[in-house]
Amino acid sequence: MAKNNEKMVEQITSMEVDFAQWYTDVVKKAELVDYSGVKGCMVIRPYGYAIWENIQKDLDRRFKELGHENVYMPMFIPESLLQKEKDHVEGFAPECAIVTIGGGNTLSERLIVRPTSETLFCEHYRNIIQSYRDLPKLYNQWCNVVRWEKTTRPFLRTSEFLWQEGHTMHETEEEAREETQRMLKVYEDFYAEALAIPAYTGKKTEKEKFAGAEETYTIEPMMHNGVALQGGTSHYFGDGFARAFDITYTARDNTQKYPHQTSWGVSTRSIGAIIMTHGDDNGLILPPAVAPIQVVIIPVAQHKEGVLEKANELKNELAKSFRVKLDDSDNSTGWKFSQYEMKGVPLRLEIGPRDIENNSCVLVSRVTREKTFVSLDNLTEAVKEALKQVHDELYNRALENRKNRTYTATSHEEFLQIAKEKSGYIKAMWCGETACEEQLKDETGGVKSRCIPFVEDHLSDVCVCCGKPAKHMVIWGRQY
RNA sequence: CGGGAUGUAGCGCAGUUGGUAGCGCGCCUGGUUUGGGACCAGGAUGUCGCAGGUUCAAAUCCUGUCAUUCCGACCA
Repeated sequence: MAKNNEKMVEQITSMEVDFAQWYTDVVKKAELVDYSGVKGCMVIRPYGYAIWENIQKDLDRRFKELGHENVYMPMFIPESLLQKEKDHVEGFAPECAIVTIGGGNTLSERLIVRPTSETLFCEHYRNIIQSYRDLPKLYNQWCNVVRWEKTTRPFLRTSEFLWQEGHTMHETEEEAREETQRMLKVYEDFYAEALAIPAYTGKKTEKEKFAGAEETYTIEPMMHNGVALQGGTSHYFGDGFARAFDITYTARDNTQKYPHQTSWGVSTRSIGAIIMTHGDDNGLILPPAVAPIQVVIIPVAQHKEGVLEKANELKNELAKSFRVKLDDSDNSTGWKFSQYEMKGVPLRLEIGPRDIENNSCVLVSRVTREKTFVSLDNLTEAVKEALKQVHDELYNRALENRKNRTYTATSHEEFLQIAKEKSGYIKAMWCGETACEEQLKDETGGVKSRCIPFVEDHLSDVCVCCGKPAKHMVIWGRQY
Protein backbone atom coordinates (compact mmCIF):
# COMPACT_ATOMS: atom_id res chain seq x y z
CA MET A 1 0.00 0.00 0.00
CA ALA A 2 1.06 3.53 -0.60
CA LYS A 3 2.20 5.57 2.33
CA ASN A 4 0.51 8.74 1.24
CA ASN A 5 -2.65 7.16 0.00
CA GLU A 6 -4.71 10.29 0.54
CA LYS A 7 -2.58 12.59 -1.53
CA MET A 8 -2.11 10.19 -4.38
CA VAL A 9 -5.78 9.93 -4.98
CA GLU A 10 -7.13 12.79 -6.98
CA GLN A 11 -10.06 13.69 -4.81
CA ILE A 12 -13.45 14.58 -6.08
CA THR A 13 -15.56 16.58 -3.67
CA SER A 14 -18.60 14.58 -2.58
CA MET A 15 -21.89 15.61 -4.20
CA GLU A 16 -23.59 15.77 -0.85
CA VAL A 17 -20.96 18.12 0.53
CA ASP A 18 -20.90 20.63 -2.31
CA PHE A 19 -22.64 19.87 -5.60
CA ALA A 20 -21.14 22.86 -7.42
CA GLN A 21 -17.62 21.92 -6.40
CA TRP A 22 -18.30 18.30 -7.29
CA TYR A 23 -19.33 19.42 -10.77
CA THR A 24 -16.20 21.50 -11.27
CA ASP A 25 -14.00 18.66 -10.00
CA VAL A 26 -15.58 16.12 -12.33
CA VAL A 27 -15.34 18.38 -15.35
CA LYS A 28 -11.63 18.88 -14.73
CA LYS A 29 -10.64 15.42 -13.49
CA ALA A 30 -12.44 13.66 -16.32
CA GLU A 31 -10.45 15.88 -18.69
CA LEU A 32 -13.47 17.32 -20.42
CA VAL A 33 -12.40 20.96 -20.40
CA ASP A 34 -9.66 23.37 -19.54
CA TYR A 35 -10.16 27.04 -18.80
CA SER A 36 -8.92 29.65 -21.22
CA GLY A 37 -7.74 33.22 -20.87
CA VAL A 38 -11.13 34.61 -21.82
CA LYS A 39 -13.90 34.64 -19.28
CA GLY A 40 -16.49 32.00 -19.93
CA CYS A 41 -14.68 30.49 -22.88
CA MET A 42 -13.50 26.95 -22.39
CA VAL A 43 -11.14 24.61 -24.11
CA ILE A 44 -13.05 21.46 -24.89
CA ARG A 45 -10.48 18.70 -24.59
CA PRO A 46 -10.45 15.57 -26.78
CA TYR A 47 -12.45 13.45 -24.34
CA GLY A 48 -15.08 16.15 -23.94
CA TYR A 49 -15.18 16.93 -27.63
CA ALA A 50 -15.59 13.24 -28.48
CA ILE A 51 -18.79 13.24 -26.43
CA TRP A 52 -19.98 16.23 -28.43
CA GLU A 53 -19.10 14.50 -31.68
CA ASN A 54 -21.21 11.52 -30.66
CA ILE A 55 -24.07 13.82 -29.73
CA GLN A 56 -23.72 15.52 -33.11
CA LYS A 57 -23.75 12.24 -34.97
CA ASP A 58 -26.86 11.05 -33.21
CA LEU A 59 -28.82 14.27 -33.59
CA ASP A 60 -27.65 14.88 -37.13
CA ARG A 61 -28.92 11.47 -38.16
CA ARG A 62 -32.31 12.23 -36.60
CA PHE A 63 -32.49 15.60 -38.37
CA LYS A 64 -31.56 14.20 -41.76
CA GLU A 65 -34.03 11.34 -41.47
CA LEU A 66 -36.68 14.07 -41.31
CA GLY A 67 -35.36 15.82 -44.40
CA HIS A 68 -33.25 18.59 -42.88
CA GLU A 69 -30.13 19.88 -44.62
CA ASN A 70 -27.04 21.38 -43.04
CA VAL A 71 -25.81 24.83 -44.01
CA TYR A 72 -23.36 27.34 -42.61
CA MET A 73 -24.09 31.00 -41.92
CA PRO A 74 -21.56 33.75 -41.18
CA MET A 75 -20.64 34.37 -37.56
CA PHE A 76 -21.11 38.17 -37.90
CA ILE A 77 -24.46 39.90 -38.02
CA PRO A 78 -24.58 43.53 -39.19
CA GLU A 79 -26.11 45.49 -36.32
CA SER A 80 -28.95 46.78 -38.49
CA LEU A 81 -29.92 43.23 -39.37
CA LEU A 82 -30.21 42.13 -35.76
CA GLN A 83 -32.44 45.12 -35.07
CA LYS A 84 -35.09 44.26 -37.62
CA GLU A 85 -37.22 42.24 -35.24
CA LYS A 86 -38.01 44.33 -32.16
CA ASP A 87 -38.57 41.66 -29.47
CA HIS A 88 -35.63 39.67 -30.72
CA VAL A 89 -33.13 42.51 -30.44
CA GLU A 90 -34.45 43.54 -27.04
CA GLY A 91 -33.93 40.02 -25.80
CA PHE A 92 -30.40 39.65 -27.04
CA ALA A 93 -28.87 43.12 -27.08
CA PRO A 94 -27.68 43.01 -23.45
CA GLU A 95 -25.54 39.95 -24.05
CA CYS A 96 -24.08 40.67 -27.47
CA ALA A 97 -20.39 40.85 -28.28
CA ILE A 98 -19.75 43.50 -30.92
CA VAL A 99 -16.89 43.93 -33.37
CA THR A 100 -16.08 47.58 -34.02
CA ILE A 101 -12.65 47.41 -35.62
CA GLY A 102 -11.51 45.37 -38.59
CA GLY A 103 -8.05 45.46 -40.10
CA GLY A 104 -7.17 48.41 -37.91
CA ASN A 105 -10.05 50.57 -39.14
CA THR A 106 -13.25 51.45 -37.37
CA LEU A 107 -16.07 49.67 -39.18
CA SER A 108 -18.79 51.74 -40.80
CA GLU A 109 -21.32 49.34 -39.31
CA ARG A 110 -20.75 47.39 -36.14
CA LEU A 111 -20.86 43.61 -36.41
CA ILE A 112 -22.57 41.45 -33.79
CA VAL A 113 -21.01 38.10 -33.10
CA ARG A 114 -24.05 35.84 -33.54
CA PRO A 115 -25.89 35.03 -30.32
CA THR A 116 -28.29 33.01 -32.50
CA SER A 117 -28.87 33.15 -36.24
CA GLU A 118 -32.57 33.81 -36.88
CA THR A 119 -31.76 37.10 -38.57
CA LEU A 120 -29.09 35.61 -40.82
CA PHE A 121 -31.36 32.79 -41.91
CA CYS A 122 -34.15 35.27 -42.59
CA GLU A 123 -31.90 37.47 -44.69
CA HIS A 124 -30.95 34.42 -46.73
CA TYR A 125 -34.48 33.05 -46.95
CA ARG A 126 -35.64 36.39 -48.31
CA ASN A 127 -33.36 35.81 -51.28
CA ILE A 128 -34.20 32.21 -52.02
CA ILE A 129 -37.91 31.84 -51.26
CA GLN A 130 -40.14 32.98 -54.13
CA SER A 131 -42.83 30.36 -54.49
CA TYR A 132 -44.71 27.80 -52.45
CA ARG A 133 -42.63 25.35 -54.47
CA ASP A 134 -39.58 26.58 -52.56
CA LEU A 135 -41.16 25.51 -49.29
CA PRO A 136 -40.58 24.05 -46.86
CA LYS A 137 -37.00 25.04 -46.22
CA LEU A 138 -35.56 22.72 -43.60
CA TYR A 139 -32.13 24.04 -42.68
CA ASN A 140 -29.87 23.32 -39.75
CA GLN A 141 -26.43 24.52 -38.83
CA TRP A 142 -23.78 23.30 -36.42
CA CYS A 143 -21.83 26.26 -35.12
CA ASN A 144 -20.65 28.34 -32.19
CA VAL A 145 -22.54 31.29 -30.76
CA VAL A 146 -21.56 33.97 -28.27
CA ARG A 147 -23.61 35.37 -25.41
CA TRP A 148 -21.86 37.57 -22.90
CA GLU A 149 -22.87 35.83 -19.69
CA LYS A 150 -22.23 37.31 -16.29
CA THR A 151 -21.90 34.06 -14.45
CA THR A 152 -20.31 31.19 -16.31
CA ARG A 153 -19.89 27.48 -15.65
CA PRO A 154 -18.33 24.93 -18.00
CA PHE A 155 -20.96 23.51 -20.38
CA LEU A 156 -23.91 24.91 -18.42
CA ARG A 157 -23.42 28.56 -19.17
CA THR A 158 -20.47 29.73 -21.22
CA SER A 159 -19.86 32.91 -23.18
CA GLU A 160 -19.19 30.91 -26.29
CA PHE A 161 -20.86 27.57 -26.82
CA LEU A 162 -21.41 25.02 -29.55
CA TRP A 163 -24.85 24.02 -30.70
CA GLN A 164 -27.06 23.21 -33.58
CA GLU A 165 -29.78 25.60 -34.63
CA GLY A 166 -32.48 24.45 -36.98
CA HIS A 167 -34.37 27.14 -38.89
CA THR A 168 -37.29 26.16 -41.03
CA MET A 169 -39.82 27.97 -43.23
CA HIS A 170 -43.23 26.58 -44.05
CA GLU A 171 -46.15 27.31 -46.28
CA THR A 172 -48.75 27.15 -43.55
CA GLU A 173 -49.07 27.82 -39.87
CA GLU A 174 -50.23 24.27 -39.31
CA GLU A 175 -47.16 22.84 -40.99
CA ALA A 176 -44.81 25.06 -38.99
CA ARG A 177 -46.56 24.18 -35.73
CA GLU A 178 -46.19 20.51 -36.57
CA GLU A 179 -42.50 21.01 -37.21
CA THR A 180 -42.08 22.71 -33.84
CA GLN A 181 -43.65 19.74 -32.09
CA ARG A 182 -41.84 17.21 -34.23
CA MET A 183 -38.44 18.64 -33.34
CA LEU A 184 -39.27 18.81 -29.66
CA LYS A 185 -40.12 15.13 -29.88
CA VAL A 186 -36.77 14.51 -31.58
CA TYR A 187 -35.08 16.14 -28.61
CA GLU A 188 -37.15 14.18 -26.14
CA ASP A 189 -36.26 10.91 -27.87
CA PHE A 190 -32.64 11.93 -28.14
CA TYR A 191 -32.41 12.70 -24.43
CA ALA A 192 -34.05 9.41 -23.52
CA GLU A 193 -32.41 7.12 -26.07
CA ALA A 194 -28.93 8.62 -26.37
CA LEU A 195 -28.38 10.38 -23.06
CA ALA A 196 -30.55 8.14 -20.86
CA ILE A 197 -32.19 11.23 -19.45
CA PRO A 198 -35.95 11.39 -18.88
CA ALA A 199 -37.44 14.85 -19.14
CA TYR A 200 -40.63 16.80 -18.91
CA THR A 201 -41.57 18.56 -22.09
CA GLY A 202 -44.06 21.31 -22.56
CA LYS A 203 -44.71 24.90 -23.40
CA LYS A 204 -42.97 27.93 -21.92
CA THR A 205 -45.07 30.67 -20.38
CA GLU A 206 -45.20 34.11 -22.02
CA LYS A 207 -42.61 35.32 -19.55
CA GLU A 208 -40.13 32.56 -20.33
CA LYS A 209 -40.49 32.22 -24.08
CA PHE A 210 -37.77 33.02 -26.61
CA ALA A 211 -37.29 36.62 -27.71
CA GLY A 212 -39.34 37.01 -30.87
CA ALA A 213 -41.15 33.67 -30.71
CA GLU A 214 -44.88 33.17 -30.63
CA GLU A 215 -44.50 29.95 -28.72
CA THR A 216 -41.55 28.20 -27.14
CA TYR A 217 -41.50 24.52 -26.30
CA THR A 218 -38.88 23.10 -24.03
CA ILE A 219 -37.36 19.95 -22.66
CA GLU A 220 -36.65 20.20 -18.94
CA PRO A 221 -34.56 17.40 -17.49
CA MET A 222 -33.93 17.40 -13.74
CA MET A 223 -30.40 17.19 -12.49
CA HIS A 224 -29.38 14.88 -9.67
CA ASN A 225 -29.73 17.63 -7.06
CA GLY A 226 -33.23 18.54 -8.19
CA VAL A 227 -32.32 21.62 -10.19
CA ALA A 228 -33.68 21.98 -13.73
CA LEU A 229 -31.66 22.44 -16.86
CA GLN A 230 -33.25 23.72 -20.03
CA GLY A 231 -32.11 20.94 -22.29
CA GLY A 232 -33.33 22.23 -25.62
CA THR A 233 -35.99 24.44 -27.09
CA SER A 234 -38.20 24.47 -30.14
CA HIS A 235 -39.87 27.72 -31.19
CA TYR A 236 -42.82 28.60 -33.35
CA PHE A 237 -42.37 32.09 -34.79
CA GLY A 238 -45.53 32.54 -36.77
CA ASP A 239 -44.81 34.98 -39.58
CA GLY A 240 -43.35 37.70 -37.34
CA PHE A 241 -39.82 37.48 -38.64
CA ALA A 242 -41.06 36.97 -42.19
CA ARG A 243 -42.92 40.27 -41.95
CA ALA A 244 -39.97 42.04 -40.35
CA PHE A 245 -37.62 40.74 -43.04
CA ASP A 246 -40.13 40.99 -45.85
CA ILE A 247 -39.99 37.35 -46.81
CA THR A 248 -42.89 36.52 -49.09
CA TYR A 249 -43.77 33.75 -51.49
CA THR A 250 -46.32 33.34 -54.22
CA ALA A 251 -48.94 30.94 -52.93
CA ARG A 252 -50.88 28.31 -54.82
CA ASP A 253 -53.70 30.83 -55.33
CA ASN A 254 -51.25 33.35 -56.82
CA THR A 255 -51.34 35.68 -53.81
CA GLN A 256 -48.27 36.90 -51.90
CA LYS A 257 -48.00 35.27 -48.49
CA TYR A 258 -45.66 35.24 -45.54
CA PRO A 259 -44.15 31.85 -44.70
CA HIS A 260 -44.32 30.46 -41.16
CA GLN A 261 -41.12 29.83 -39.31
CA THR A 262 -39.59 27.63 -36.60
CA SER A 263 -36.24 27.29 -34.91
CA TRP A 264 -34.88 24.74 -32.49
CA GLY A 265 -31.59 24.12 -30.75
CA VAL A 266 -29.56 21.87 -28.49
CA SER A 267 -26.15 22.93 -27.24
CA THR A 268 -23.07 21.66 -25.47
CA ARG A 269 -25.09 22.28 -22.34
CA SER A 270 -26.44 18.78 -22.95
CA ILE A 271 -23.02 17.53 -21.84
CA GLY A 272 -23.59 19.36 -18.56
CA ALA A 273 -26.90 17.54 -18.30
CA ILE A 274 -25.17 14.19 -18.69
CA ILE A 275 -22.65 15.04 -16.00
CA MET A 276 -25.20 16.30 -13.50
CA THR A 277 -27.82 13.65 -14.15
CA HIS A 278 -25.70 10.53 -14.06
CA GLY A 279 -22.43 11.33 -12.29
CA ASP A 280 -21.54 10.11 -8.80
CA ASP A 281 -18.81 10.65 -6.22
CA ASN A 282 -16.37 8.60 -8.28
CA GLY A 283 -16.78 10.92 -11.22
CA LEU A 284 -18.54 10.88 -14.54
CA ILE A 285 -20.88 8.20 -15.78
CA LEU A 286 -21.49 8.31 -19.51
CA PRO A 287 -24.48 6.81 -21.25
CA PRO A 288 -23.16 4.17 -23.67
CA ALA A 289 -24.64 5.80 -26.77
CA VAL A 290 -22.41 8.86 -26.49
CA ALA A 291 -19.46 7.53 -24.47
CA PRO A 292 -16.19 8.01 -26.39
CA ILE A 293 -15.02 4.75 -24.86
CA GLN A 294 -17.81 2.23 -24.31
CA VAL A 295 -15.63 -0.58 -23.05
CA VAL A 296 -12.19 -0.27 -21.52
CA ILE A 297 -10.12 -3.43 -21.38
CA ILE A 298 -7.79 -3.66 -18.39
CA PRO A 299 -5.28 -6.48 -18.60
CA VAL A 300 -4.40 -7.89 -15.19
CA ALA A 301 -0.83 -9.04 -14.60
CA GLN A 302 -0.16 -7.97 -18.15
CA HIS A 303 3.52 -8.91 -17.97
CA LYS A 304 2.56 -12.56 -17.69
CA GLU A 305 2.70 -14.59 -20.83
CA GLY A 306 -0.35 -14.50 -23.02
CA VAL A 307 -2.28 -11.77 -21.18
CA LEU A 308 -1.62 -8.90 -23.54
CA GLU A 309 -2.06 -11.12 -26.55
CA LYS A 310 -5.45 -12.21 -25.28
CA ALA A 311 -6.39 -8.64 -24.38
CA ASN A 312 -5.54 -7.50 -27.90
CA GLU A 313 -7.51 -10.34 -29.35
CA LEU A 314 -10.58 -9.30 -27.35
CA LYS A 315 -10.07 -5.69 -28.31
CA ASN A 316 -10.01 -6.53 -32.00
CA GLU A 317 -13.10 -8.62 -31.65
CA LEU A 318 -15.05 -5.98 -29.70
CA ALA A 319 -13.85 -3.09 -31.86
CA LYS A 320 -16.03 -4.47 -34.64
CA SER A 321 -19.12 -3.54 -32.63
CA PHE A 322 -18.09 -1.03 -29.97
CA ARG A 323 -15.80 1.88 -29.15
CA VAL A 324 -13.09 0.05 -27.24
CA LYS A 325 -9.86 1.02 -25.56
CA LEU A 326 -7.20 -1.33 -24.28
CA ASP A 327 -5.06 0.26 -21.60
CA ASP A 328 -1.77 -1.60 -21.60
CA SER A 329 0.16 1.26 -19.98
CA ASP A 330 2.46 0.64 -17.02
CA ASN A 331 0.05 2.14 -14.56
CA SER A 332 -1.16 -0.22 -11.87
CA THR A 333 -4.45 -2.00 -12.32
CA GLY A 334 -5.96 -0.14 -9.40
CA TRP A 335 -4.97 3.17 -10.91
CA LYS A 336 -6.59 2.21 -14.18
CA PHE A 337 -9.80 1.15 -12.46
CA SER A 338 -10.10 4.53 -10.78
CA GLN A 339 -9.07 6.47 -13.84
CA TYR A 340 -11.73 5.03 -16.12
CA GLU A 341 -14.37 5.23 -13.45
CA MET A 342 -13.58 8.90 -13.10
CA LYS A 343 -13.95 9.30 -16.85
CA GLY A 344 -17.27 7.53 -16.79
CA VAL A 345 -16.54 4.61 -19.12
CA PRO A 346 -19.75 2.56 -18.86
CA LEU A 347 -18.18 -0.88 -18.95
CA ARG A 348 -14.85 -2.29 -17.81
CA LEU A 349 -13.50 -5.61 -18.98
CA GLU A 350 -10.82 -7.28 -16.87
CA ILE A 351 -8.75 -10.06 -18.35
CA GLY A 352 -6.03 -11.86 -16.40
CA PRO A 353 -4.27 -15.21 -16.25
CA ARG A 354 -7.00 -16.82 -14.17
CA ASP A 355 -9.66 -15.68 -16.64
CA ILE A 356 -7.72 -16.95 -19.59
CA GLU A 357 -7.47 -20.35 -17.94
CA ASN A 358 -11.23 -20.37 -17.54
CA ASN A 359 -11.90 -18.97 -21.02
CA SER A 360 -13.70 -16.05 -19.37
CA CYS A 361 -13.33 -12.43 -18.40
CA VAL A 362 -14.86 -10.02 -15.91
CA LEU A 363 -17.33 -7.30 -16.88
CA VAL A 364 -17.87 -4.47 -14.43
CA SER A 365 -20.71 -1.97 -14.75
CA ARG A 366 -19.80 1.62 -13.97
CA VAL A 367 -23.22 2.17 -12.47
CA THR A 368 -23.53 -0.76 -10.09
CA ARG A 369 -19.86 -1.78 -9.94
CA GLU A 370 -21.07 -5.35 -10.03
CA LYS A 371 -18.60 -7.84 -11.40
CA THR A 372 -19.87 -10.59 -13.64
CA PHE A 373 -17.82 -13.41 -15.07
CA VAL A 374 -18.66 -14.06 -18.67
CA SER A 375 -17.48 -16.63 -21.13
CA LEU A 376 -15.25 -15.45 -23.96
CA ASP A 377 -17.59 -17.28 -26.34
CA ASN A 378 -20.36 -14.86 -27.25
CA LEU A 379 -18.47 -11.96 -25.68
CA THR A 380 -19.91 -9.46 -28.14
CA GLU A 381 -23.43 -10.41 -27.13
CA ALA A 382 -22.58 -10.19 -23.44
CA VAL A 383 -21.06 -6.74 -23.86
CA LYS A 384 -24.00 -5.56 -25.89
CA GLU A 385 -26.37 -6.74 -23.19
CA ALA A 386 -24.26 -5.17 -20.44
CA LEU A 387 -24.18 -1.80 -22.19
CA LYS A 388 -27.92 -1.90 -22.68
CA GLN A 389 -28.25 -2.61 -18.99
CA VAL A 390 -26.07 0.39 -18.12
CA HIS A 391 -28.28 2.59 -20.28
CA ASP A 392 -31.45 1.29 -18.65
CA GLU A 393 -30.03 1.60 -15.16
CA LEU A 394 -29.03 5.20 -15.81
CA TYR A 395 -32.42 6.07 -17.24
CA ASN A 396 -34.36 4.39 -14.46
CA ARG A 397 -32.21 5.88 -11.77
CA ALA A 398 -32.74 9.37 -13.19
CA LEU A 399 -36.47 8.72 -13.51
CA GLU A 400 -36.59 7.53 -9.91
CA ASN A 401 -34.74 10.63 -8.75
CA ARG A 402 -37.18 12.84 -10.60
CA LYS A 403 -40.15 11.05 -9.08
CA ASN A 404 -38.69 11.40 -5.62
CA ARG A 405 -38.04 15.09 -6.14
CA THR A 406 -41.32 16.09 -7.73
CA TYR A 407 -43.84 17.59 -5.33
CA THR A 408 -47.31 19.02 -5.67
CA ALA A 409 -48.56 22.18 -4.05
CA THR A 410 -52.19 23.22 -3.83
CA SER A 411 -51.81 26.27 -1.62
CA HIS A 412 -49.57 29.28 -1.52
CA GLU A 413 -48.10 28.32 1.87
CA GLU A 414 -47.45 24.79 0.72
CA PHE A 415 -45.68 26.05 -2.40
CA LEU A 416 -43.41 28.35 -0.42
CA GLN A 417 -42.66 25.68 2.13
CA ILE A 418 -41.67 23.10 -0.47
CA ALA A 419 -39.58 25.68 -2.32
CA LYS A 420 -37.80 26.47 0.91
CA GLU A 421 -37.24 22.95 2.21
CA LYS A 422 -36.91 20.76 -0.87
CA SER A 423 -34.89 20.78 -4.02
CA GLY A 424 -36.89 19.60 -7.00
CA TYR A 425 -39.90 20.29 -9.16
CA ILE A 426 -43.21 21.56 -7.88
CA LYS A 427 -46.41 20.91 -9.75
CA ALA A 428 -48.95 23.63 -9.08
CA MET A 429 -51.90 25.36 -10.70
CA TRP A 430 -51.50 28.78 -12.26
CA CYS A 431 -53.85 31.52 -13.42
CA GLY A 432 -51.84 32.50 -16.48
CA GLU A 433 -50.65 35.88 -15.18
CA THR A 434 -46.99 36.89 -15.40
CA ALA A 435 -47.41 38.79 -12.15
CA CYS A 436 -47.93 35.53 -10.27
CA GLU A 437 -44.81 34.00 -11.81
CA GLU A 438 -42.81 37.02 -10.73
CA GLN A 439 -44.25 36.98 -7.25
CA LEU A 440 -43.47 33.30 -6.75
CA LYS A 441 -39.97 33.80 -8.06
CA ASP A 442 -39.34 36.66 -5.65
CA GLU A 443 -40.88 34.91 -2.67
CA THR A 444 -38.91 31.73 -3.21
CA GLY A 445 -35.68 33.28 -4.35
CA GLY A 446 -35.57 31.83 -7.82
CA VAL A 447 -38.24 29.21 -8.40
CA LYS A 448 -39.58 29.81 -11.90
CA SER A 449 -42.02 28.16 -14.23
CA ARG A 450 -40.26 25.43 -16.21
CA CYS A 451 -43.10 24.53 -18.52
CA ILE A 452 -46.75 23.83 -18.97
CA PRO A 453 -46.61 20.09 -19.69
CA PHE A 454 -48.64 18.61 -22.53
CA VAL A 455 -50.49 16.42 -20.07
CA GLU A 456 -51.64 18.48 -17.11
CA ASP A 457 -52.85 17.11 -13.80
CA HIS A 458 -55.85 18.84 -12.33
CA LEU A 459 -54.62 19.60 -8.83
CA SER A 460 -57.15 22.24 -7.90
CA ASP A 461 -59.35 24.95 -9.42
CA VAL A 462 -57.35 27.96 -8.38
CA CYS A 463 -53.95 29.56 -8.92
CA VAL A 464 -51.48 28.62 -6.22
CA CYS A 465 -50.39 32.24 -6.00
CA CYS A 466 -53.38 34.56 -6.34
CA GLY A 467 -56.30 32.19 -5.81
CA LYS A 468 -58.04 33.20 -9.02
CA PRO A 469 -59.32 30.50 -11.37
CA ALA A 470 -56.46 28.36 -12.69
CA LYS A 471 -55.75 28.00 -16.38
CA HIS A 472 -52.88 25.52 -16.32
CA MET A 473 -50.82 23.19 -14.24
CA VAL A 474 -47.25 24.37 -14.34
CA ILE A 475 -44.03 22.63 -13.39
CA TRP A 476 -41.89 24.94 -11.30
CA GLY A 477 -38.28 24.74 -10.25
CA ARG A 478 -34.93 26.35 -9.89
CA GLN A 479 -32.68 26.26 -12.93
CA TYR A 480 -29.08 26.32 -13.98
C1' C B 1 -23.04 43.92 -12.41
C1' G B 2 -22.50 43.95 -6.55
C1' G B 3 -20.14 41.17 -2.13
C1' G B 4 -16.44 37.35 -0.46
C1' A B 5 -12.22 34.08 -1.61
C1' U B 6 -8.17 32.61 -4.75
C1' G B 7 -3.99 33.13 -8.47
C1' U B 8 3.69 30.43 -6.84
C1' A B 9 6.28 23.89 -11.63
C1' G B 10 1.25 19.84 -15.24
C1' C B 11 -1.97 19.21 -10.35
C1' G B 12 -2.44 20.24 -4.95
C1' C B 13 -0.01 23.47 -1.79
C1' A B 14 4.11 25.97 1.64
C1' G B 15 6.94 30.33 1.48
C1' U B 16 7.77 33.95 8.73
C1' U B 17 9.71 40.81 10.20
C1' G B 18 10.81 42.32 2.08
C1' G B 19 17.00 39.54 0.72
C1' U B 20 15.90 36.60 -5.78
C1' A B 21 11.69 29.95 -4.43
C1' G B 22 10.40 24.89 -1.93
C1' C B 23 7.32 20.22 -0.67
C1' G B 24 3.98 16.17 -2.23
C1' C B 25 1.87 14.01 -6.44
C1' G B 26 2.62 13.84 -11.58
C1' C B 27 6.53 13.83 -15.53
C1' C B 28 11.52 11.61 -17.64
C1' U B 29 15.46 7.27 -17.19
C1' G B 30 16.50 2.38 -15.32
C1' G B 31 14.86 -1.73 -12.49
C1' U B 32 11.28 -4.52 -9.53
C1' U B 33 5.84 -4.84 -9.56
C1' U B 34 0.48 -5.50 -11.27
C1' G B 35 -7.28 -8.96 -9.44
C1' G B 36 -9.02 -1.54 -6.37
C1' G B 37 -5.04 4.57 -7.08
C1' A B 38 2.65 -0.11 -6.24
C1' C B 39 8.12 0.36 -4.84
C1' C B 40 13.45 1.64 -5.25
C1' A B 41 17.29 4.69 -7.39
C1' G B 42 18.52 8.76 -10.35
C1' G B 43 16.77 13.25 -13.18
C1' A B 44 14.19 17.57 -15.46
C1' U B 45 10.65 21.50 -14.90
C1' G B 46 9.21 28.51 -12.60
C1' U B 47 8.60 35.91 -16.37
C1' C B 48 5.55 33.73 -8.42
C1' G B 49 -1.53 35.77 -13.36
C1' C B 50 -0.43 40.58 -15.94
C1' A B 51 0.95 46.00 -15.72
C1' G B 52 2.59 49.93 -12.95
C1' G B 53 4.49 51.90 -8.18
C1' U B 54 7.42 52.00 -3.30
C1' U B 55 12.51 50.08 -2.13
C1' C B 56 19.51 49.20 -2.46
C1' A B 57 16.27 44.81 -2.87
C1' A B 58 9.31 42.56 -4.05
C1' A B 59 6.21 36.05 -4.54
C1' U B 60 5.93 39.15 -0.02
C1' C B 61 4.03 46.19 0.59
C1' C B 62 0.69 49.71 -2.61
C1' U B 63 -2.46 50.69 -7.09
C1' G B 64 -4.72 48.96 -11.29
C1' U B 65 -6.10 44.97 -14.30
C1' C B 66 -7.27 39.92 -16.01
C1' A B 67 -8.86 35.07 -14.86
C1' U B 68 -10.99 31.31 -11.56
C1' U B 69 -14.45 30.22 -7.66
C1' C B 70 -18.63 30.92 -4.12
C1' C B 71 -23.10 33.97 -2.91
C1' G B 72 -26.64 37.42 -4.98
C1' A B 73 -28.75 40.12 -9.33
C1' C B 74 -29.29 39.09 -14.56
C1' C B 75 -30.02 35.31 -18.08
C1' A B 76 -32.62 31.38 -25.18
